[in-house]
Formats: sequence, C-alpha cells, structure tokens
Amino acid sequence: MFKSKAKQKHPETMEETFSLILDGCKLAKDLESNLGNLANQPQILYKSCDDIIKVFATAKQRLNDQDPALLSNLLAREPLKYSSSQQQLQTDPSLQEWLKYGVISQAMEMIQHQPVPAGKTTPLIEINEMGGKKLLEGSLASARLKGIVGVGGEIQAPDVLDSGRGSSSSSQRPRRSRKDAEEKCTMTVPAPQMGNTDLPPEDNYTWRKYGQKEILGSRYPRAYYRCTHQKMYNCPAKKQVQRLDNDFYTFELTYIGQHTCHMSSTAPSIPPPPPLDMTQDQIMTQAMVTQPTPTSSSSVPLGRWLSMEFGLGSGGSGSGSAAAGGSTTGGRYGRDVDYPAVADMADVMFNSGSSSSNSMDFIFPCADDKWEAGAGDKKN
DNA sequence: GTAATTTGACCTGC
DNA sequence: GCAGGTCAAATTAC
Repeated sequence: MFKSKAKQKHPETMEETFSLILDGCKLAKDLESNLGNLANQPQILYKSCDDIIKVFATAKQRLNDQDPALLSNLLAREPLKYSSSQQQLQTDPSLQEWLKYGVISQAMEMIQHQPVPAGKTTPLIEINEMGGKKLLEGSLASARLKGIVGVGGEIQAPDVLDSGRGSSSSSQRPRRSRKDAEEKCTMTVPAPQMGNTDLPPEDNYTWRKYGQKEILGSRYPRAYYRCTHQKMYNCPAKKQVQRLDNDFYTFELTYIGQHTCHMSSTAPSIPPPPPLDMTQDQIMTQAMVTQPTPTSSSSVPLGRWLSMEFGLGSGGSGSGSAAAGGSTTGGRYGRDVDYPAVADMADVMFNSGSSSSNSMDFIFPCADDKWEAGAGDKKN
C-alpha cells in the first residue's frame, strides 16, 4: 500500500545491497579482531567505525527503497552465491558472537554519539548522575538506556538481603534495610521485536523471580528478580522489571546492587557493569580495552559486555559459558536460540515492517524471547 | 527430585 | 496507614 516506485528496482540492485551488508559485517568483524590493538588509537577506531556506519547506512538507505521480496527472491535464486558468507557466519564463532550481541552497532553509536535518525528524535541513551545529569544521544541498536546512579552507598550486605525468616531469634522476620544505600541503575529497553514480545530482553545474567507487585499509578505490575547465584555466591544483585505506562512495548529495568557472582568460575563469567558514575567515554574505553586476563574470569567478548550492560544481549546465558539456557531466570525455560545468520538477518529486516526504523535494530536483534516474566499479576 | 514461578502475607520506610 | 519490597509455602515445569 505504501510501496513507493523506488521499490520496484531491479534485483541486481538488491544483490548489491546484500553484498554491502556483508561487507559491513566483515568490516565490523575486522574491527573487532583488532579492537585490542587499536585501543590506544582512537582515531583509527573512529575511522573504522565511521566506515562501517557508512556501509550500513548506505545499505539501509537502499533497503528502504527496495522491495523486501527482492532479497528473498535473490537468496532463493542464488543460495550458493552467498553460501561462503553464510558458512562463515555459521562456522566462525566469533563472528556469530559478534552478530549475536550487536557489538559494533552499539559501540559505534556510543562512539559517535550520533543523533537519532530522522523520525527518532528521542534520545536513546540517557545517563543520569546524582547531582548532575548527562544526556547522551545515540541510536543504540535497540535500547534506550537511562541510568540512574544511586546515592552512592554501599551494596547491601548479602546476609542482610537474604537472612531468612527463621534465623531471627523471634518469630518475626529479621529487619531489612530498604535504605537507598544501594546502587541503582535504571534503563528502558524495548521489548523484543521477535519472539515473545512480552518478555524483556536477555541481559546475560540469570535472574530468579521472587516477587511481583502492582504498583500504584502504574498500569503494569513490577516484577522483582534477584540473581540466581545470590545464595551460592552471596550475590546481592537484583533487578526490577516493569513496563512503561505509556509504552507497552518498553520495559523499564532497574538494577540494584552489583553482581559478585562473576568472580566464581561457575558463575556467569561476565564482567560487572561499569561503575554507575562512569562516563560514556570511560565505558567505551573500558569496553575497548577489555581483554581477557589470566586471572580474571571476565573473558567476555565486548559484545557480550555491552549487551549485558544495555540489555541488548540476546545470547549467552546468565551462566556465561555455561549453557544455562539463557533464561533470565536461570534457564528453566531457556530456549536455545539460533542467532540469525545472514539469511535470518534479511528475514528479520524485511519482516520488521517499518522502513523508517533503524536497520541496525534488525541486523542485530536486541533480544530474544528468553526472558522470563511469566508471573501473574499480583495484587496486594 | 530439583529448581523456578506464583502469590498471599509480612516487613520497612515514609 | 499506605505503598513498595521481600519472604516463603505452594504450585508448576522439567
């Protein structure tokens, strides 16, 4: 109905577009490979990022002008032509990793602080700090980040958090502190565009739901999660998940406390989120220079780190290398998700509907449907 | 059998 | 007293 005349282009043009996307993927892959070496050469990094962005921007523009059916036809007509690329995707774990987590798409946006594309004027990254707000713009692949640093107090001691009812000398529950001496980080993330859109995106940690409550003035209940490893590793991390009142398809995630479970060899091998007062540049710097160290279990690809940080991750389970199913709640309902290879990427892109949305969102799907929300509404 | 989710009750801070 | 946060028994799923 809204197809423009421009979409009646010849398939060869579509072919070029497809190659363009593949080129972009390769460029990004190269960048990832050299990320560590270029950590102290921001200008080169910038140039590389710029090149990648241009490639994808061009591809995006072309896709916007073309009929989605053409690419499908192209793939069906010449499946072997791109077999090498697909094979590479299928056989190159690191590339798959990269595609999974949308490393570049996130990193690029963070680096460039680019304004949101036309039609998306809402700042996509917003980091608030106590005493002073920072507003950072960027078309982060599919997440809007709104971080709120808490009062900067200590993380509540695990034994305080979970001391149990029966441990008290009396029949009453032990006293719990709800003081704001906890680090809080609030962010909004869109619901997955694929799969179960009722579930917020995976963030690479395993969470166990321990409560849900109707919140006054909110249309949707708030779900409470704690780290699955809380008891085993005294990990104090918690998070709250709630839909936005005015946007059913956006979740507001509030992270409270930091994970300590990553220190364990069996716990998620993911570096903890950066200090909540870290600037964006610092975050990027850390991301760029993040390298596995012999003594650290944080041998996590940049993509995973970022995806974890911004809730974009669709991949790894909360147990890091352990295939815990990737479920938010520890994999009980975890699904093994096959992350899209190129064909899937095309499928995602073309089935996504809107032509005005950021193609990066589709190239690097922000989320899978592995989240567990599932809890029924609770009303007190 | 084990682990995660659900949900009513309880606790804390305002 | 109220609202938000947490506990833990019951339920559910694997």
